Amino acid sequence: MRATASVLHIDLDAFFAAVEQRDKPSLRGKPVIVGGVGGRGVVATASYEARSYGVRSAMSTREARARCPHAAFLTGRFHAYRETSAKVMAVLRAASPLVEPLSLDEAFVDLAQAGLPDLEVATVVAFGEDLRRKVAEASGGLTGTVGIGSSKFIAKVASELDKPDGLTVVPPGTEVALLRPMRVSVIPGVGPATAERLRRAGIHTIADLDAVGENELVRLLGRAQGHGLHLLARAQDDRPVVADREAKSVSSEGTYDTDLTDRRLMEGLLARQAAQVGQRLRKHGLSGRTVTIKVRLHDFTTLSRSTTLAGPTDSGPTISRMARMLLADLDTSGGVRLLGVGVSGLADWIQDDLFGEDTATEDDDDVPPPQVEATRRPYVPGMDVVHAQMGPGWVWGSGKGVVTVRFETAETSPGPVRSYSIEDPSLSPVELPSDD
DNA sequence: TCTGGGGTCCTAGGACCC
DNA sequence: TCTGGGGTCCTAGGACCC
Repeated sequence: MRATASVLHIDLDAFFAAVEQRDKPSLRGKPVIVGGVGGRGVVATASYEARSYGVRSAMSTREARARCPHAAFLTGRFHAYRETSAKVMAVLRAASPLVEPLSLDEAFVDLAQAGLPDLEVATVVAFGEDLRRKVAEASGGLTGTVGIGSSKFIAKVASELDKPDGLTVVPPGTEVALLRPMRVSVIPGVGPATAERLRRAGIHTIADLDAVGENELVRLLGRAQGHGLHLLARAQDDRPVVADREAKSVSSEGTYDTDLTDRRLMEGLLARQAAQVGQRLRKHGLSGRTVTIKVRLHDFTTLSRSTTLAGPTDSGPTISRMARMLLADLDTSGGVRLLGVGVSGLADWIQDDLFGEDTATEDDDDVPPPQVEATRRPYVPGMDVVHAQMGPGWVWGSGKGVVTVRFETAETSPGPVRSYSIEDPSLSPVELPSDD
């Protein structure tokens, strides 16, 4: 917790629905519901007009139709949302260099980096109001709600207090008094399951949370969450605003209107998802070693199976092959409502450190320590490295001299062989010897 | 015909290594 | 001749967020 109210949280109001109303004037002032329109769809965002009928995010579209039959039901236009989000984030980044997006419609802004003359309450409020004006201007009239406080937690809680189109600042020193009467569920990270556990222990408010000891919370909820909640109950939160957080996984999944029973069809759907995951990995210059499939059965039981490759891949056919293998181990005879595939353990060959750590330790006396660390992984778009060799032994990104790499995909086996100079920071090919 | 899709983080057990 | 801990990696599942 800082001594000043210098963390700002902004949340765009009913974002997806607001973009639709912006782009289609006939929808303005009317209930608009964006989400899945199929038999198993859920609501992503409801406009405030729709919320007055009791429609909420994550509600099934079926129920939303029952509550508000005359609403406009729309599937998302994510291109438009991403485009608008980018404009808003640009406004935030122009206001402060330190911006942490949480999603398309939410971000933290560090005001300590914004070059303000001071961080008095009046100053940050004026800044927040100005920011809201600029966001509306850049987004074609979208409103956002702002919260400002001495930590991420307080800023986020504050932004919930005056929705929509509002601003709340929590003056430093008043945090604990604000929090104490609030229900535990206002804390981000306390969802239905945690709230229920706490309720059973007689803990309803943040004051209750503060009254039980840290040991008791750890016993109830586990080490990380128990410790975290103990701190938050006292408004103790030192988490920094972090720009440019890197992706940890990429995935694609789908829920089908009728349960799947045909394995060939499932494999085909997985192949399509794998291709999409590969495409998105390549687009962002990423590849990953762990392939995971997700299978939701007819009774909503959710299974996952994963496997880790020797080297990273961004190839759709490879991901698909692994996914098919993982699916083969599962009994899907009762029917499958959801299938998905993802890649994690992401490596990144565009922004690797110039020189990695020397990994040799005193116990590693049988292997000579690497002298040079490669700066990027050898890369051919859509292909896997299946073998990399340098000098006397196998090498992966470290060593000295020239490394020979064989690539392949599912269809192209063996693929091209290329040699790279490992001192060359770009890892560009230096020659193309014949395959062996 | 209750219950999306894209993510993040945590836990727990087993393998394996020193 | 019975028995260590610590660390890391991997897998599966679950809670949670927007």
